[in-house]
Order: sequence, then C-alpha cells, then structure tokens
Amino acid sequence: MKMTTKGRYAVTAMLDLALHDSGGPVSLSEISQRQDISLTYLEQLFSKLKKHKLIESARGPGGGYRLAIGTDEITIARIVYSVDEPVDLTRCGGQQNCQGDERCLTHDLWMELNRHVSDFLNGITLADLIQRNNVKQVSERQDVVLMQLQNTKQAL
Amino acid sequence: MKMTTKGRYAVTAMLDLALHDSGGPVSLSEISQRQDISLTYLEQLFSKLKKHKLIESARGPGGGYRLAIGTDEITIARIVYSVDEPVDLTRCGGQQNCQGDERCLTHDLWMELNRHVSDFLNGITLADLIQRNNVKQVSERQDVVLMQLQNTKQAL
DNA sequence: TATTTACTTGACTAAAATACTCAGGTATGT
DNA sequence: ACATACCTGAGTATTTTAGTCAAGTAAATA
Repeated sequence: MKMTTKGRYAVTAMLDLALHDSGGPVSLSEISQRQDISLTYLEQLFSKLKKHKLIESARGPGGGYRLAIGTDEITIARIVYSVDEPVDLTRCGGQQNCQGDERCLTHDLWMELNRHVSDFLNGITLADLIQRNNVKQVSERQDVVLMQLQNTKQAL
Repeated sequence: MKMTTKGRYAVTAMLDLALHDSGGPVSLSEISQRQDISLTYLEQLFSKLKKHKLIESARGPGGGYRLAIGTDEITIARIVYSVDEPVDLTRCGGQQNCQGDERCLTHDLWMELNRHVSDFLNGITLADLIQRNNVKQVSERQDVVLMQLQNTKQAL
C-alpha cells in the first residue's frame, strides 16, 4: 500500500464532497478553496475517482461532482487505490521472487504489514468519518472561512 | 512511518545478522552475499544501525558486526526508524498545521494510521521472526547457496 | 612491521517517483 | 453567445531513493 500526499488529498477531497453533497453538485473550485488544494490537481484526482465509479459529474454552469454510491460504501482504501495504483510494500509485489527467483528472508513480514494496513483502511468509510467530532469541527470552520471569502469578493 | 527498500534491506540484514550471531562477528561481505545487497550499501545502513546502538563492530581480519542487545529487544520498528528517519503520514508531521495553521480535515485519520503501523512494527521482534518457519527455511537455503559459492571459489 | 581484512566517513550521482502546472479542449445552462 | 465547469494529456521542476566512489582508520596475523 502506497501512502502519498496524492492519496491523502483524494481522501480529503472526497470527504469534503460527502460533507456538502446534500444540495446540488459540488464544484471543484469550491473544494479547492475549502481544502487548499489546487484546482488543476483536483481535476487530475477526480478524473481517476470517476473512472473508478466513486463519483459522477455534471457539466456546465451549476455543475460539479456528487457521490455515485453511498458514503457507507466508500472506504478510505477504495479512494487511495483509485488515485495511487495499488503498489505494495514487498520488493516483488507478492511474486515471491525478491531474491533471484526465490522468496527473500523478510517476504512474509512485508506481506503481513500490507494486509494490516489494507484491513485498517478498508475498515473505515466516509460515513464513519462524517460522524467524527473532529471532522465536524474542522468542516464547520472551513465553511465559515469560505463564506467570508465570498462576501469579501462580492464587496469588491 | 516511511516504508522504503532501505528499511526493508535493513531489516533483512539485521535478521541475517541475528541468525548468524552465534559464532564470532559477522562480516558485511557475508551478509552481502547471502542477501544479495551491495556491500557499500550495507556499510551505509550499518553505520546508522550502529549509531542507534543496535549493533557493535569489530575491525580487522575476522571482524564484523554483532548484535548489541538481545533479539527480543530489537523490534522491526527500531530498525526501520534507525535507517529511515521517522517520517510520518500526515502532511504536518503531527504539528496540526496541515491547512494554514489549522488541522486539515483528515489529520486525525492519518495520525491513527501512523499509530497503527507503528504498533504493528513495534510488536514484532527479531526473536519472533527467527522462530518462524518460513524464515528458517529461507535462511537454510541461503546458507547452502553461500557454502556452494565458497567451494566453487576455492576450486578455482 | 608489512600486509590484509574489514569497518568508517562523507561526498557524489543516476534514476525514479512525486507533485504538481499548462494548454488546450468539450459539454451545458442562461 | 457566453460563461461555467468538467475533461484530457502532455510536460516539468523538485525531491527522494538507491546506490557508488574514494579515501581513509583500526586491528589481527604472519
């Protein structure tokens, strides 16, 4: 399992989408502003998320993205796998050819770690995260900041 | 927690050392041959492992390395941390300033994953690995291959 | 004491991966 | 028509990784 900022951004963006999914579609520029992630980078991520059928898109003004399936079906693992192709921790990718064409001394250990991390990330869904107090708090703060930003813009 | 081949090599080399620690010190060239890791790269790794007091060195002919503490005190986590400086999975390194100077939406999630992986790697020692059947098997295979190699050399 | 073995140190480098940006699209609502 | 917003793929700067190279020092042994 590979953990990079790409995967982390994807989870953050998906969680943002889930939190604002009640009205119409959510545009990337909204998410970009709330989560401090560049718009073009988000486009890249969402393209992959869409390919993996986690989200649906609507074009044109008022368009944006919405979740394609329920928040309880979207695990963190699915999101991460969608943007970071599944690369695992063993040298050989589970092929058991880490040394010449045989298993290396620690092959099984890394396989175990792999499984462990996967199990953890498979056990948490967006629905779970939404319930969490710290997520609620941060999300509210972000909503307020975005509203202030928009008000300032209109005033100019 | 960062998982790279560097950390994996270090664990493999340390396990090899532990498995051959009964006689005198074990030289890096032995480990290099058994584990297919370049000698100069091993030197780099062992320098760090020594700084972290996991091993002791003896110079000169017949010299090499031996474990500085018991195999039951050497966790996988300690080895990995010794060669890969502790980098964690959050954007902020636990500083909670992942967004501006506030926590990002998924801060706590990555902290949790961090803790999870650490717990796992802290829960396994070299002593544990030595007991495992797959380790025993691979190790025996490697010993045989090395002996054959040395016999071939002498014959030349 | 000459020689060999083996650890020691630090700088250096090639290659890969990462984290993006940019330039052009295309669809859709008003 | 025009603005919004998704869509696509190429391109690129930076960083990290993995590993080499060079020039040592310490110790054992003949």
